[in-house]
Amino acid sequence: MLYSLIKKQGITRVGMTISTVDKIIEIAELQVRAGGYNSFSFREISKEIGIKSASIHYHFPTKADLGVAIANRYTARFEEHLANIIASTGEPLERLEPYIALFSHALKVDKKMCLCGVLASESDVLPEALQLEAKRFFDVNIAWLQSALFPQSPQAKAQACFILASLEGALLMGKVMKSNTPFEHVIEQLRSQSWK
Amino acid sequence: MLYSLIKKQGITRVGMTISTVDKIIEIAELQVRAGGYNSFSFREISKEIGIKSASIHYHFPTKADLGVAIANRYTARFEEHLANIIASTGEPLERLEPYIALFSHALKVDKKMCLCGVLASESDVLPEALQLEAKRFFDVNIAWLQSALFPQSPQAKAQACFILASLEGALLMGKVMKSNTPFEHVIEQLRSQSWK
DNA sequence: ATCAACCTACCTACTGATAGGTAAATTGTA
DNA sequence: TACAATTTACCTATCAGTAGGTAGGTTGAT
Repeated sequence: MLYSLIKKQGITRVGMTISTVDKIIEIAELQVRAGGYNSFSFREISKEIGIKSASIHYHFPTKADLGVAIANRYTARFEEHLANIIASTGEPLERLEPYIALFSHALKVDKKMCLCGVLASESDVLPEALQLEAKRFFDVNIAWLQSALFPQSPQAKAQACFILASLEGALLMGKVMKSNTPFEHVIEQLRSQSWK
Repeated sequence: MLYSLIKKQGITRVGMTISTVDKIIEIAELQVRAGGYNSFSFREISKEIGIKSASIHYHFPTKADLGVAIANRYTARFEEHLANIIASTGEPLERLEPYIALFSHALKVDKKMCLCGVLASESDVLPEALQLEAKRFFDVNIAWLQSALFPQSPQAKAQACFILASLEGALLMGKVMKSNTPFEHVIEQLRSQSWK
């Protein structure tokens, strides 16, 4: 009862058992971020966890269901980080640096693309529910950047799109060029902008 | 004799027969740009052309070979466009607008991602030869932007990365959001930059 | 006794790839 | 010019492997 509550909420701490559902989503996320929706499989995930692929269908009836769950958790975590940035900063423009750090972490620590960046690039062939969930990540980010960084600016939305696009693109370039330099160049340019 | 020469060079005009090889690459490119490397198949291509999938193996022994051919043609065409921009402009900064138009065409006419943008985002799971070919697209673009737009600037490379990243990211956003607005916002910001 | 969370044992559909064959075009030689 | 040798561009048939998905059985905790 308590256990299942913990599992439903997905709470995991050091020493605490990670639920199968969380393991499935975690491994699936890494696989999607490495190679896209079509390159992750129930069999591959089941091997890494040590259960059978049929058992994954118990938790996620279809691949699309699991795909949506991955994107949903990813965006939810991102939203937590965004809220933390608001809570720990004063000046709006102070928030650019910790925002950049979220993407920097993906490239340098995870060494993976942004999940929704990958999904966006192959949007055409995704199940519709997953397309919508991927889109939501961008909606959330644009809305946050607008209000958190440029609350007064008439070009807030354009600037928000500009920042998000350049960071997603920078990840993309960093991955394929196997170098952090392009990403560094991009954030250097973002920092030196005269935002108004 | 003349015919095989035409085919080898891949020259195609109105009323001229398009070689099977060109048809294969053309259809494959569209499929990759829609859903990535793992979402195109020999069978799907063969159906659309009206030949058997085994026949595609005659022209391209492995899927990786075809993948490289697609990326190679894509970058070659891009390089032609880049050369045309140089030829038809005087001032370096005049070249930004026609460069943007190359990406605008992908989103608004093709309604597809940049081929190498898709490949970059799933770089980790690609055959190595294809990874390198995708990387080359970015090397070519960065080098061109540096010398064609900012021949004198000490931050030429950073600015080149910035432009390319923001345009790739803008395509990505345009696709998933099913809207041209994010792309428009990005190029509006690019235009209003005070490049030095 | 119930029920969540697995399991075994399948299925169908599709993947890239290979073997072996063929008609037609091309090429080299006499 | 004639003809044999070779090449091109396909074909049919089949392979092993993998994909997502399902029906029904087992296990273990409440």
